[in-house]
Amino acid sequence: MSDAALPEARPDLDAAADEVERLIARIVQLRDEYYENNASTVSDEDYDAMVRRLEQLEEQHPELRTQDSPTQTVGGRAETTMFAPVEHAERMLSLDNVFSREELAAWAARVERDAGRAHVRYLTELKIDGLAINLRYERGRLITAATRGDGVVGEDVTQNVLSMGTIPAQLTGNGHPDLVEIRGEIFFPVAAFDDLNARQAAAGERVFANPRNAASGSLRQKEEGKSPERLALMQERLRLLRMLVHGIGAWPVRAIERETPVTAQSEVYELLSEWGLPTSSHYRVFESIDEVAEYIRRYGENRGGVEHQIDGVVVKVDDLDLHLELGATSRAPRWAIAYKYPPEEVHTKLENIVVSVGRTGRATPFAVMTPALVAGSTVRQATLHNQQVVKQKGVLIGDTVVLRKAGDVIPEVLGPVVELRDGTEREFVMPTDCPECGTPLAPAKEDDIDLRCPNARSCPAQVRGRVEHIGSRGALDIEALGEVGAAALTQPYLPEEAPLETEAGLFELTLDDLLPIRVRVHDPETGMPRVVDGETKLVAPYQKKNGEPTKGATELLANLEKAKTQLLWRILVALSIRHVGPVAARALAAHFGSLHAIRAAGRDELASVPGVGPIIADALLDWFVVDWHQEILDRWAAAGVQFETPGHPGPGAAQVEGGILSGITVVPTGALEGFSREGAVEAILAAGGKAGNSVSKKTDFVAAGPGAGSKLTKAEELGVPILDADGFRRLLEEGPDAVR
DNA sequence: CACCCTCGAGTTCA
DNA sequence: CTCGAGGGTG
Repeated sequence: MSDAALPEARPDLDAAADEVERLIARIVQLRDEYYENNASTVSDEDYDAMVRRLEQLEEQHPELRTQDSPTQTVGGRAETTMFAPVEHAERMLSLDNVFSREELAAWAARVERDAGRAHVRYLTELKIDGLAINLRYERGRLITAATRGDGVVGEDVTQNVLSMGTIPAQLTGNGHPDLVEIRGEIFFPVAAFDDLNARQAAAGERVFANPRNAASGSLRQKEEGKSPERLALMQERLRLLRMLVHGIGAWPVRAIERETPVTAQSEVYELLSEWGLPTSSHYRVFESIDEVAEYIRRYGENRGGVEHQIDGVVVKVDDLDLHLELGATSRAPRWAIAYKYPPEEVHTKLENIVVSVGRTGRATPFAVMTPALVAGSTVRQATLHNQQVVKQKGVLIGDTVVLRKAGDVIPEVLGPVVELRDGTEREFVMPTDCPECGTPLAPAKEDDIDLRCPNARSCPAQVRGRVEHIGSRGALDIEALGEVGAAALTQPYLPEEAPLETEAGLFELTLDDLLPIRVRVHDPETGMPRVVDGETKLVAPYQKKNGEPTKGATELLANLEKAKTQLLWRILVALSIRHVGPVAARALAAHFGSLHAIRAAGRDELASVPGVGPIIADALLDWFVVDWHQEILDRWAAAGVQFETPGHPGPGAAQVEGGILSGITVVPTGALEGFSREGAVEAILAAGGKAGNSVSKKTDFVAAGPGAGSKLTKAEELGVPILDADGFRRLLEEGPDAVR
């Protein structure tokens, strides 16, 4: 179970929330003072600085932005409103926010205490990321539609709201009260958003940053002075807007109870719906706050699928009697709360761009950022791929950048927030030398974008990377040989304690080599070596205090022993030959049956293997002639590593064709019950099929389990048949015709 | 030669 | 997931 959607403690956010609250209070106070006396106790500069600081905090923590923040209500002191002011009959309150399950529980505990009841029923609805609107109906007729403004006075947008075509000018049914205010949210449907921007750009109009801005911009348009074409565009945009209503303002609930049998918030929605107003179908009623929390958690794992952007879930006490009993503070009702999900896109500071060197020597720049919470986890790094991408994205060191998680997993820097630049930012310069060993970087081939460190044999980053790669699941799958183990073996604190100069000695390791190794202790927060009293902290990972070897040490040696008899293709992958990954390695192993045969083969024979072309053939030939590569083979062989597939008939032997899935490509995705990721691939190959990584029109089947993401979507788009775990099992046993 | 598809590599966090 | 680049096809 993942608690990703319900982070437990967020001290930085709490601090920011406090500051935001203080700033808003101060700014509102100064603004009111200014309006009333036309004079102020602070300079314009100080006032502007406060507003800017508030804007900055809201940029960094979009979840703290409220609609009545001074940054959202139109502007500074000298601004005039474009639209006529409308006073709301009843103040439009905002909602208090909670950010965790604990805070939600604390809110509910207070509600239940104040209500004097152990059992309170709650209603949840999706929190629409749009514009709060107040519809004033008198005897069933729409009088005004107004934005929230500062909560007391908003802007009159009645004409534009009527142009939307979905808000009734006259309520249906009868027996409408003399005055009623309906509260709701206007939003721009996400599905139409990209189209809108394309059309806006084509027409030379502004492009919107997000659907929320599009809604706001569309609603605040004025007809005057527009050419017929632009008028048509404006009308079109208004027609795309949608509204969902979620409550009643003026007209006390008691009155509703008197005139209609409405006693709960959920019944209010039925009533509003009967009146012809658009209500959301996404509300639910729960009997306890625990059920609510569980719903929020589950929904958070898979938001979307709704026509509007959501930034959280609103929880309301369902019983209207309790609304009156609980009342409201000056800002927000006590009977409702907004649970805010961590935003999927955040702004954070790009502190630096650092270059790392991988096992192949490729130098990859990556972004080091102020840690930021995005889509449920804290991110501090993201790859920038190469210098060209850095340039394309246009980010400078020191920029505030937009950060998201591609596919909700991989952090990605989208680009800079140019408006927040202050001139201190500097451009990233790709280093000319390897940051790990100082060797000048060079492209492997002319015109290659990627720069590489040519010092493959001794560059510490490359040796460490290769050793780690050998242990990885896709290669020899050696438990206890991961990132930390590889670093300990190749780069311990004292270089003379390093048992490995290159991977050649890996299978010769003994307990005596491991015991003396000591490594620096790294701080998990900063990633820097920990220093206590001026001394670098060290730890011996393979030796206990009493001198005995640790479990890690004995495990490592035992697993190395087992790895010697791994399948040939895995050994090939472990050698880190350029372009030879699991697929090419499998093809080579199946065709040749032994490393000896591969090495004896000429360029043409290598390139004749399906999936292997001239470039991979050359990479193989080039690899074998390097003397220290030869040393790896010799020493591994002497240590007992098996370089052949027992019983293989020899190079070029007719491949056993056939199998039930012969000629069929299957792409596994998500968690298939009864199969590991590897296991599913193996099963497909064993049945004679091809296991794909990406879905295309050449894919015959997608086997999808729970948690499947974009591949499933792609399969649906392309009309590729989708199988669940049972269907997949039948496919493996009975062949494609059984499931088609 | 242009295209589409696939593979390899690097990468993040819990 | 994304980018770059190899392999294969039309």
